[in-house]
Amino acid sequence: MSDITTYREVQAEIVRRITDGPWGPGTLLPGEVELAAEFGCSRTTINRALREVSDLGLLDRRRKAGTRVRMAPVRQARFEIPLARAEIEATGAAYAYRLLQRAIEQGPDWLTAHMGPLDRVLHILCLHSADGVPYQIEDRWINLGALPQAADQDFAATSPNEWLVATVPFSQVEISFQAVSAGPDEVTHLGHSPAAPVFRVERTTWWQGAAITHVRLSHRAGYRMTTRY
Amino acid sequence: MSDITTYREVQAEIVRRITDGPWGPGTLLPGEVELAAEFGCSRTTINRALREVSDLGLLDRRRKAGTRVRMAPVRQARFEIPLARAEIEATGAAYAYRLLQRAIEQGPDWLTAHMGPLDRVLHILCLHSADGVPYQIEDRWINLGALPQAADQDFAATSPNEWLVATVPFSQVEISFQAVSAGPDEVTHLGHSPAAPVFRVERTTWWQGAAITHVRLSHRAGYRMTTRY
DNA sequence: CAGTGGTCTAGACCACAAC
DNA sequence: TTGTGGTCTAGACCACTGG
Repeated sequence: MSDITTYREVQAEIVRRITDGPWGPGTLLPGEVELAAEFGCSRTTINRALREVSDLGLLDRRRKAGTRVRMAPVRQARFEIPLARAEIEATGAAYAYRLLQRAIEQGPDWLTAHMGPLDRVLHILCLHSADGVPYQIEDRWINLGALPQAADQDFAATSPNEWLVATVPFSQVEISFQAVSAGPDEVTHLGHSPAAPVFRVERTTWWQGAAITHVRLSHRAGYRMTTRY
Repeated sequence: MSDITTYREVQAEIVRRITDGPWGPGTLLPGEVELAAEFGCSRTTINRALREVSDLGLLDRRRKAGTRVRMAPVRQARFEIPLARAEIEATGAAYAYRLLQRAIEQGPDWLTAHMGPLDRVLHILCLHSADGVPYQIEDRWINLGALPQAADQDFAATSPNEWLVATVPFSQVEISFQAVSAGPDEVTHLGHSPAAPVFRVERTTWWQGAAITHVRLSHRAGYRMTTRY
């Protein structure tokens, strides 16, 4: 009974015991009731502390089996994916948007492979700039079967990214990052030299089982995506 | 009073009202007490539901000010950063590790700029392979001032990454992703052609205010880091 | 089948910040 | 100053799952 009563204090003590204390990898922790007695607080408090430490990736909790210290902690990082406008304006630079291309197409094969069967697709190519310097290319496909009202937007002044954020909810998202060589679009519009490394983010969004949109964001040279925690 | 009693049901209803219902961006939500009365559940349940929706990035909660729908939802993604071994073995391939270089050095300037003042630094270069094919280069610096016992490890059989995961806790981490051109190490050890795009992860770890280690992970060609949520 | 975590409740006090 | 979310409590029932 040590009168550690807030869930944050409990949390800190749990983490301490795991990281440099007696609870090495694989240890089975005492049950919640027992810990509540030890710390002199309610089971609810212990539960919240353990739940959050579990969310951090340090613990594995299962009914009946109990709470166990993970053999290898799951290392995870959380990134905020900002709108280009917000990212640019946050640096104090002037944001500009330009539509490069807009067409209604059949989805190419690689896209249907990714999004599922598609009929008509709105294909948009546009550019985000910071103080006049090209910053990011947005290459986007919108499934008109799932989102017909997109066809009425001309996207001359507003980027599809912003319009979609304001218009469409999302139930599932897949994001991937990779390094690729600059292609014709990056050379022409971002000013990359051919075959320069490009940081590319791809995101596909589903709503109620239907694929809504897929986007490729190609970043300016030297771009870094960073997070701390 | 609608007898939505579990926090998950409340959560789903809240999200529904935000995404395609009456609670557009900027809306001030009713207080927790009022919502509890409406849903016919306890305030605790409402609180948990709102807290989690807030963690999703859809709500902004402040004491006295109340709960408000964010104007632009914060889009965030969570990535698991796996050990190379786990990542490779998960594909069914045979994992192999090879130490390429091990030396005690003065920290280069860019490193001290990043980690703070350094005295002696253990510098390790090693390679992770899948079925004999180079998969990832680990280029690591360990601050011997903060972690002297690292000097006793030869890292001939175990990668510094795995040793550190098992040995060192961390209090703060910075991770960044970027695309770079292949350098001599990537050409020699990963088999990249010169100037090929390389996906690079950099991670710096602190413990109790002291920088412990910094690592650059360079991935094989075509590598993607993906997450769904 | 029994033990563990998962969750809900009703009530209470507190801390912060907007007014 | 005062309203709002933040948190704790004691107790209860439930759901999952390991033995």
